[in-house]
Amino acid sequence: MIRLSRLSDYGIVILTRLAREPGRAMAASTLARATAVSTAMTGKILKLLVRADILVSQRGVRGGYALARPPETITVAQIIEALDGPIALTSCADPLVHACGIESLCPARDGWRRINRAIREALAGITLAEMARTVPDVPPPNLETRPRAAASEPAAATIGAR
Amino acid sequence: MIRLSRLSDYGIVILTRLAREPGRAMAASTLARATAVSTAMTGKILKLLVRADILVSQRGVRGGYALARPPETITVAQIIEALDGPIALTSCADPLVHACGIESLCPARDGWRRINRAIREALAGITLAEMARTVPDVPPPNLETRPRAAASEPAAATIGAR
DNA sequence: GGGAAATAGAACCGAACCGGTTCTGTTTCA
DNA sequence: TGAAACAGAACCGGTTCGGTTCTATTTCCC
Ligand code: FES
Ligand code: FES
Repeated sequence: MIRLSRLSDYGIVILTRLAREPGRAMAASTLARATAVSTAMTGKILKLLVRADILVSQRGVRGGYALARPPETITVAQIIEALDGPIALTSCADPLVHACGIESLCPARDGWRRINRAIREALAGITLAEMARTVPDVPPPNLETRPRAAASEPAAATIGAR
Repeated sequence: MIRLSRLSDYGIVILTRLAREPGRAMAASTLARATAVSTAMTGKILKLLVRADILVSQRGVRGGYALARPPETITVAQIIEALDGPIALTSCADPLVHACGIESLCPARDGWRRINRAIREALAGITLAEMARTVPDVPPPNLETRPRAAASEPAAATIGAR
């Protein structure tokens, strides 16, 4: 299973929340509460996103984070790159830092480039704005119809906490 | 960095080698030598690919592995799924096995689907045949031009071995 | 018929990576 | 001046995964 790191996972969730009200700035603690990601993780992620110029921060009391640019111009590829480094499926991706050592006889060599480009383009084709616009047609499902009752799951679960 | 597991990495290399001569069957040891992947790893991978009906095997002396179908009908998505399980970037991918627990308030929810579909389609759009056809225009680069001399790297490196 | 050569399958191990926390420092505002 | 918020780094334990090894089974050839 190709897995996206939790960092990017949570990061996208958080950013999507921010993209709902593009102008508005929110404190890390507020965002943590809004997304149910642990406050520590939230802080870590937000700091990384500021470094990548995806967010801008205001320090001090009444501080907070806001999108640095309109959500239409932020792609998930950029987000993932900010949090997890360059998007490359295999070590053979970047011809510069090529570490596989068998390139001379490797039969797949330039096939890798195809794959990596495909993924990168797919990820670059989705903007934060698209992520944020939820399908409003589908109303929240009637609680009656939900399979297992809420009794079994802890109320107000917080993810990103042991 | 979104990383592809080594299993899939090597698997694609090995399959690409097989796709060069679609009809021909090769022994695991032969393939290992041809791809510079350790024999143990090669065996493990080949067995998994047989289970997924991507390869067919012939046991006993003079045994070996061959593609189960023409390489044009094998996609990298299928290969990765065979070796690493279902392709899903995040835990929120499959609506059935959804484990995140905050779906009710998660702002990104249906954005995930978009992302997962995008990469799945990208991966399903590349066939093994395409991977195998190398670009014959570019001749092997002149050794003179290579930056670091081969002295520093062990000759005939075998990957997948400590 | 027996043995060598090959695949089938499972169990096992160590180590790198990663998710998550914590602590200290700095900025801002009331 | 102190509380509230961000900045940045260090740290730590656990899971996962790459890789190996061992045993069983099948097949061919002598
Ligand atoms: S695996 Fe590195 S060039 Fe093919
Ligand atoms: S993170 Fe699970 S639904 Fe959004």
